[in-house]
Amino acid sequence: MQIAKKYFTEGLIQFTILLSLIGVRVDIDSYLNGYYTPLIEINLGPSSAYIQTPFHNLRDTLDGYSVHPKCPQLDYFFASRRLLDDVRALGSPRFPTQLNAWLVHQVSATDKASCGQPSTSNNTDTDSEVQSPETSDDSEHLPDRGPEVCQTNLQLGQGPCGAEACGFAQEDDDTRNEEEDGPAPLALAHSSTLEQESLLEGITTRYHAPTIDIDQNWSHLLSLSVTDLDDMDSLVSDRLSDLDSDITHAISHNVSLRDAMVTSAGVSGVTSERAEFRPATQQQRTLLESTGLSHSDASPGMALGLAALPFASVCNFTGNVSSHSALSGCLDEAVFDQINQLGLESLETIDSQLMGCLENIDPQVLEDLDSDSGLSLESSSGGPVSPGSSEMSSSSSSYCEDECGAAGYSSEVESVSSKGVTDYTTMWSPVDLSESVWHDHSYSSPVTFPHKSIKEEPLSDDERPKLEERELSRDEMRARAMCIPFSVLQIVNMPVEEFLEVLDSHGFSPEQVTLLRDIRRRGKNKLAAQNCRKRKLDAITGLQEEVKRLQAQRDRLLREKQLTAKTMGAVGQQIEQLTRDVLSRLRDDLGQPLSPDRYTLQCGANGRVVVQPARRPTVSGSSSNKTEKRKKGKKQ
DNA sequence: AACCACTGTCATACC
DNA sequence: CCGGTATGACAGTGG
Repeated sequence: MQIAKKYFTEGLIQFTILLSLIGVRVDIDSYLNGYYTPLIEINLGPSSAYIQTPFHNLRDTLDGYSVHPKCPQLDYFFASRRLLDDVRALGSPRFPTQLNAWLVHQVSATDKASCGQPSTSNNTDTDSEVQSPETSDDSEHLPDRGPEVCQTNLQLGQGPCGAEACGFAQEDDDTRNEEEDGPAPLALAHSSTLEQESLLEGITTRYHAPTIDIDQNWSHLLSLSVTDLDDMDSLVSDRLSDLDSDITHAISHNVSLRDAMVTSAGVSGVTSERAEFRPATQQQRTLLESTGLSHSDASPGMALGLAALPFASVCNFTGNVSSHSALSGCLDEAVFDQINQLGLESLETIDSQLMGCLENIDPQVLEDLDSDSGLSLESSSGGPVSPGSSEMSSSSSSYCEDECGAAGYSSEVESVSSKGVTDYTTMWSPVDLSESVWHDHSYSSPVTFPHKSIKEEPLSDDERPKLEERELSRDEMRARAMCIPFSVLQIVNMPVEEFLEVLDSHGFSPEQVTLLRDIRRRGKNKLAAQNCRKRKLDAITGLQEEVKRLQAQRDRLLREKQLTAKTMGAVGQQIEQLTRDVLSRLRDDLGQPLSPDRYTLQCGANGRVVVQPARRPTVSGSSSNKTEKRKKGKKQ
């Protein structure tokens, strides 16, 4: 996913360059800043080395600004800024890069033919993304999915998308309003020339009625782009002329920079990566061959590759589900959160056809979309704890423990424990466990029953318990095997009096009693260990902070010392100068000015200044006498 | 494969 | 003495 995002941004920049060719200035920087500035602020927090905020918790904050410092999007952000700087440093766009961006639209346009409804569908980006894997081999789903996808893409090209795409600075509220109001007039903030305006007018025109201006502008663009490519010009020109109508369609709805990014994602992903598994359409292959954009030749920034494919798919899905246009849903600030939510809430309402499309996507790819962490989707309620954050660490870990069955701190645990004896089946309901977060590595390992080692009996796939059962803790499985009608939670958290009463009243066998006591002891000790580690981390953190504080204090004191020494030196020189000035104005008995070498000024306690003979000549004289005496003594 | 972080568990000391 | 807590040490697991 990180790779997809990185390439996504690179594609964005490339398309910006492309737009710059035709005079359209796209302030991509503001877009990135608007999206990522909160990241910087968040990143000012504690050391990320100690942060492991559950990523899936943050995905629900669709405002898009709750991204953790450790989130890989930070790297993505810096990469974006780096690329932008590089682009700016270039001064003028590089044509190979522009060609890459152009090819994105070309391929997407060609896919429209495979959609089967050339007159009603304007964009086939999703087609290329979803269908191309099976366009040649699996034509069975194609008729079903094609119209649907095309309809989805129909939403892609309409008003809200374009409006939002052209006004990146607009806030989400504005975007929503536009979406509610339907297609809104485009307000391109950064266009300046008449050519741009005319072009944009053509862009805003629906795909049903592409204007000639668009063709002219794009032809101009093509002439600019292709002329500098000595080895591609003729081939590309031919292909582009053949696909002129498709290009027009692509232009009509791909004016949005965000849309273009999605388009590039899907298309390149299909053509460069998916082609390995499923033959691409003939048109795609032809285009790739003609432009030299083969899988091996594609630049990293262009070839979003396989990782980008599901991203675009997600965009299309979200766009189909919600009232939002797919395009705005793809590329506004919330899109990145939606990416992280692939397969979650929105997928529940996806129609069967799109679900079919989703199922045909490589599961591994979909897994990459889930999260950058290794946690499963169910782990959204909890995750790796943050040692630096005491509250989070305690809460998350305790929650895990609650669900894992060991023990917990929360009130929920207490309420459960207070229930006392409950129904056996309800206590061992796998539902609770399936919803839990499993960070217990040892518990998730193959179950060990009493007196049997884990490694002694490796379970085969058939013998392996169900997922829920397999995720039971070892103590839970032991208790289950011993037919103990209490959960580990209850055993650990019930008061000791109640625990003793249970031991007495239920007629447990000695083995059961031993197991109950062990479960209780282990559960208690597990909590104690967690607390201990938490305290240890807190202590370490506190000590580190104290070290920093003391270092800062030491530096401050050193600076003060240096400043004081400097001030003292200046004051001493000033006093010496004043003394010489005063002595020069005074006269001795002979009417001669007082020599600073023989006299000095002393300030008394009462504030009176008294002239005193300097000790220095005397001391120096005595010392010199002493040295002379020593010399004499040595000579003698 | 080595390393690291996290976690559960055990042993032990202490309250 | 018992139950619980605190903590070092060890091992397992996964990134």
